[in-house]
Amino acid sequence: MQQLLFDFINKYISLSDEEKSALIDLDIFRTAKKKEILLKQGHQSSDGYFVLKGCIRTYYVIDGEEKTTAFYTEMEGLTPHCVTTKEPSEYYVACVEDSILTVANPEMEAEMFLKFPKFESLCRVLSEELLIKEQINFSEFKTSSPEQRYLNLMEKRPDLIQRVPQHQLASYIGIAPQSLSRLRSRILEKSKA
Amino acid sequence: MQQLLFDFINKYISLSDEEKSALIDLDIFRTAKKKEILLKQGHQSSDGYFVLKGCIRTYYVIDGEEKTTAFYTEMEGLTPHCVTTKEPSEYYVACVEDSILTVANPEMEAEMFLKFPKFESLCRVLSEELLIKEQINFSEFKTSSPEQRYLNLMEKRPDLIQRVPQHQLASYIGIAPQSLSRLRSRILEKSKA
DNA sequence: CTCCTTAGTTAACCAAGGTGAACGTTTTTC
DNA sequence: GAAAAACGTTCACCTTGGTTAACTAAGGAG
Repeated sequence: MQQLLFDFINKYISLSDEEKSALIDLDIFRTAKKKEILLKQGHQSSDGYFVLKGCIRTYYVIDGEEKTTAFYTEMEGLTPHCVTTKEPSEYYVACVEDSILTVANPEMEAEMFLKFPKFESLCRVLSEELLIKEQINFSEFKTSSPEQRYLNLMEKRPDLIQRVPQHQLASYIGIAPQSLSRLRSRILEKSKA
Repeated sequence: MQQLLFDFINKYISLSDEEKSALIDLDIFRTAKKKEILLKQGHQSSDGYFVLKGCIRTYYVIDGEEKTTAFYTEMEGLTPHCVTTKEPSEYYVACVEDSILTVANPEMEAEMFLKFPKFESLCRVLSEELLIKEQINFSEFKTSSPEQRYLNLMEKRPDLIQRVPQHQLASYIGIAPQSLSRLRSRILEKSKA
C-alpha cells in the first residue's frame, strides 16, 4: 500500500531511503468505508486526501439536493477548500467506495518541505499539473452539451460510469437525474439505428 | 509598473533588494495591443503571462466559432497548457484590451528557483490558490443555470461585463450570443415588473 | 467620409433539459 | 425476511437554450 504511493511519486522524483522512511513516519495511511463522510459542510478541517485505492467525491447540498461536483480515484488528490481558507467547508467529502487514502495537513507538509525541499518542488509541479487538468476539464464542459459530456465521459473515464451511481453522475455532468436517464436511452436509440 | 508586481508579491512574501533586482534583471515586462494574439492554436510556446494591467483571454475555435473559456485581468496569471506539455496549443491567447504583462518561461523560473528557493515556495502557494479558485468556479458553473451564471457574474466580476464584448461573455457562461441577448432582456423585464 | 465588417437584437421554430409524479426495482436497515 | 428507503425509468408539460435569418447600430480601414 505504501508502495503505491512511492510508485506514484517515483514518476516525478526519486526518493532516498531516508526520505521514504520520513514519509512513512508521518503515519498518513487510513481506510474509509463506502458512504463514510470525511468532511461535512459547515465544518472545518485541515486534512487533505490522496486516493491510493477506491473513490471519493465532493458534493454540495443545494435546496436539499446533493450536487456532486468531483470524483477522485486512484492516484488523485483532493485538498478541500477549507484547508486553505480556514473557513467552514461549503461542501461534503464522502467515500463512494471502500477506500485506502493518505491524509495530510499543512503542518506536516511544512515540516517535510523544511527537511526535504524536494517535496515542495514536487507539490508545486503536481499542483500546476492539476490546475491545467482542471482548466481543460472546465473548458470542455463549457464548450459542450450534456450529451457530449456524457459521451466524453464514456470515453475518458469509463470506470466512473461503472462504479458511481447514476444520480451522482448526473450532477457531475450538470443535469438532473431524470434527464440523464432520458439522455441515455436517446443515445441507445441512436446506436441501434 | 514594476511596483505593481512587487506589491502583488508582497502580499505573500517579502523580497530583499537583491531578489527584487534579480526579478528586474529578467526583463520580463512587455506591452500588448488590443486584439493582439499572444499564442495561436496549433503553435507551441513556453511563455506564461501575468497581467499587470489590462485583460487577456483564452479561446478555442470550434467549427469556426470562437469559444472564450477564460479571462485574465489585473494580478491574474496564465500559463498556457502547451508550456507544460510541450505540445501544440489547443487554444488561442489574445488581448481583450491594451495590456501590460510580464512574460516568463520555465527556464527563467528554474533559474530563479535555484537561486532563491523562496520563489518556488511562492509559486506553489499561488498555484494551489489558483487551483482552489478554479475548482470553486467550476462547481458554481455546474450547479447553476446560464441565467444564474450571468447574475453571478454581474455581482462578482461586474468589470468584465463592462470591458468585454457580449459574444465573448456568452461562451464564457456557456451559451450562444443570441441566447445571452435574450437572457439579458428577460432579466430586464423581471427587474421592471 | 464611406464602405464593409463586426457586434448586438429580435423573432420563429425546434430540440433539449427541468419538474413533478407515478411506478417498478434494488438495496438498506432493523 | 419484511418494511422502508434509495435508485432508476418513464411520461406529460413547461421553460429555456440552439439555430437560422433578418435587421440595425457601431466600429475600423481605406
